[in-house]
Amino acid sequence: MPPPNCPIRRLQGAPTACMSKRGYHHGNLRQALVDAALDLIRDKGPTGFTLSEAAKQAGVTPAAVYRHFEGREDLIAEAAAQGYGIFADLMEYAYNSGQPSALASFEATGRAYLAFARRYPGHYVAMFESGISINRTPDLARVAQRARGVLEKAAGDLSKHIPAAKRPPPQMVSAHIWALSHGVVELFARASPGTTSPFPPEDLLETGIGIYLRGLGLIPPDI
Amino acid sequence: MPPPNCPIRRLQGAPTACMSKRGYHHGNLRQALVDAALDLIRDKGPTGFTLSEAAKQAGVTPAAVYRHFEGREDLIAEAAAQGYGIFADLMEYAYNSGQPSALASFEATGRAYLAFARRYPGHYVAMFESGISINRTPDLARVAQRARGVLEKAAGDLSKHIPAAKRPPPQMVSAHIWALSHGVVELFARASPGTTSPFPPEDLLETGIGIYLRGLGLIPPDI
DNA sequence: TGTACATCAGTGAACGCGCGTTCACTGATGTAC
DNA sequence: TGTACATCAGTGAACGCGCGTTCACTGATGTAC
Repeated sequence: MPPPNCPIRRLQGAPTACMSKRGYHHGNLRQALVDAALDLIRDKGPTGFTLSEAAKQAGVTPAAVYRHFEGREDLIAEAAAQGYGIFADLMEYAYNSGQPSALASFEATGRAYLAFARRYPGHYVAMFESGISINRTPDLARVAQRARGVLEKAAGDLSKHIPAAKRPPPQMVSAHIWALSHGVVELFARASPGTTSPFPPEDLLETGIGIYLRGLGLIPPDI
Repeated sequence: MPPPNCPIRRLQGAPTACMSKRGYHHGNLRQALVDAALDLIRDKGPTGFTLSEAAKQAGVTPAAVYRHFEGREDLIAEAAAQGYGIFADLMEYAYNSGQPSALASFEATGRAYLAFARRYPGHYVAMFESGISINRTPDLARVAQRARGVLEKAAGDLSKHIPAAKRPPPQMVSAHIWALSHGVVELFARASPGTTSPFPPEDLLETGIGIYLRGLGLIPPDI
């Protein structure tokens, strides 16, 4: 493909027309590589993902990747970081949508967790199953902390409605919900184990959180 | 190493002295390979595991593996199957140790889940993170179903103590506990994410299940 | 407006590597006589 | 007890493959004049 390689690149996923972004040959190769990586991670798991294939999917030689990333790991880390960013935004939006009710905010963040896992499966896997350490870069640590912070804030608000004597630490409440949500996603929201889920994951999470909140005395026992 | 390769093998992990098991050159290569695979899966994750390295660790040529397994996947599947067997045994033992109290049995199975993940990390990863389908072989499906059955039985016993009107299906209760346990293991019982867990995983699971059971009305609200 | 130049994103060939798998073989084992 | 033989667990060499990474290069781009 010697002379006109531009149309080919456009076909293979460059988000805009050729040279739309000024100063770049490809358009925006950096983001195109992240997007390709996310698709591959979603489809083949973090271990099935290869730098070479991501480059190919972006219409580019593997060597070109090194103009934008230090290597394979660095590309995965960027995908995870973008995921944490979206995740934190989503959680924040859910939190705000439930205000001023602490209970509504908390339930909304729980639902947002599952919604994120569903809508951004590539990001989710890159974040939680790729083995990337959250402390890999300060940038990644910061954005991950922001996501965790939203859930902890929601749990903190909620705690104020519990008599101080029987109130668990807010961090513990958020850890419980995070664990329950993650478990539901891993075990029941993926088709991978080959088993069919006995219930829709959304229902499972909704009822699980409901029973848990009843246990905290935040929902009347007979509803 | 032409003439005496026997001592070498003993060093590299043959469980007993040379030729202790009659009829085998190695001793018991099949199990030695499974053990090596479990070690590697524990240390490097399911994707870092290679057939060649498992063979090497067992003191044997990669080609020898094919005398006992169909290939790499088959070896992982056997490791997972052995894990499900141990897991089911442990859960059953925990269930029985709590009898005749349905509540004690249920709580014991929850604790057994975490204990298994701690004591058999290689098996745990092979079972839940290797991507092996549970329906890969009838044998694997059966032993996995046995493990799931114990938890569902414990949940079923418990359900009988809840007024029928507000009683969730036992399968849902067991799914909640399975998800919570799995989430705690994945997020807080592994060092991998680089974060330090805010609470000991055992406490997290114990309190989480406690609050949940209170929500089901099975524990008085003020304890 | 047109020309000369510096930049640097992407090329393409090459590398060494370890992987999973195959194959004809070898030699220690247990068995039959 | 000793010898001849069949079995089959493990060998070692070879395969084709795709991987991540490197390197000198090229040629389209934006800029200075």
